[in-house]
Amino acid sequence: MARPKSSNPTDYELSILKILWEESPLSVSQILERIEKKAKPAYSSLLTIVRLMETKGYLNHEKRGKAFFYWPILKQEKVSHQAITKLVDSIFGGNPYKLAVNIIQKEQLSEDEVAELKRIVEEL
Amino acid sequence: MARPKSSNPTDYELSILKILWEESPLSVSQILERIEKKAKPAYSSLLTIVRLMETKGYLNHEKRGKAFFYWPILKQEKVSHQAITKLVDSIFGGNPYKLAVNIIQKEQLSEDEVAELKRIVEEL
DNA sequence: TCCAAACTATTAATGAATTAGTTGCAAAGG
DNA sequence: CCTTTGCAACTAATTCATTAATAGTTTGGA
Repeated sequence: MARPKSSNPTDYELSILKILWEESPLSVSQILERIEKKAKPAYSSLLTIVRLMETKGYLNHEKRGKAFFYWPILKQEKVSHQAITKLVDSIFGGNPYKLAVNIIQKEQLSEDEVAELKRIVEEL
Repeated sequence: MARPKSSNPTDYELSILKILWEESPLSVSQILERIEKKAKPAYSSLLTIVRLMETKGYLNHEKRGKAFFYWPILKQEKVSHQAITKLVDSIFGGNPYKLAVNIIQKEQLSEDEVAELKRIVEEL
């Protein structure tokens, strides 16, 4: 009767995962430091999110000194694959090829990138 | 103090847009007919969504006979570009090239698609 | 004209996501 | 010891997305 629980991390959760993929384990204070000034939430807000993420199985923690230190369980590769699948299913009729073509044709790629792409495609 | 309004269509809204991109204008009943049996909501639920989508500027309507007929204002190209940008920004460090490579390497593409891709890349 | 079918409008409820104030506890330092 | 301080836990409020029942209105046919 309400919005369904999303099986993937939300945008906010993703931004926190990104920080932890780069560097972990981190305490809540340390994560807060790494959030850009503009978007910095209250400490307690971040804590709520982080604890929720742990109940969802995205994170794990362990006590070090007086603080809890968190690290990601969810792998970046899995999240990116799911995100691509979702995008492809919802807009590109389930065909990843169409998305690839769209990016190559519509997004601005540098000459170096095009050259590299050429090499990668050749190897398939 | 709460979640920010999303500037893009939600998943549900996107599924309705997809139907209208294929064929429009359609009445609410007609949209309902085109939603797969499993996910079919109550008429009034769909109506609520559709009316909300109009207030968000995604749709427009006009009266024909006794029903309102809706069509999409939001273009598919715009939505797909925004979706790609969002995915790239959140996971691929803002670089579309990385997403393209990821798709080509990690998603299963057929031989025909690879051949076609080769041709497209050559032309850049 | 009047009725029934087909629609639209109104209203409400639920749960997820997000935000943050406040409280309580435990360790560190004097 | 006692106080300060840093952090976790608890609590609560707000907004969006989604769902749907019900009431009201329009239209087209008998």
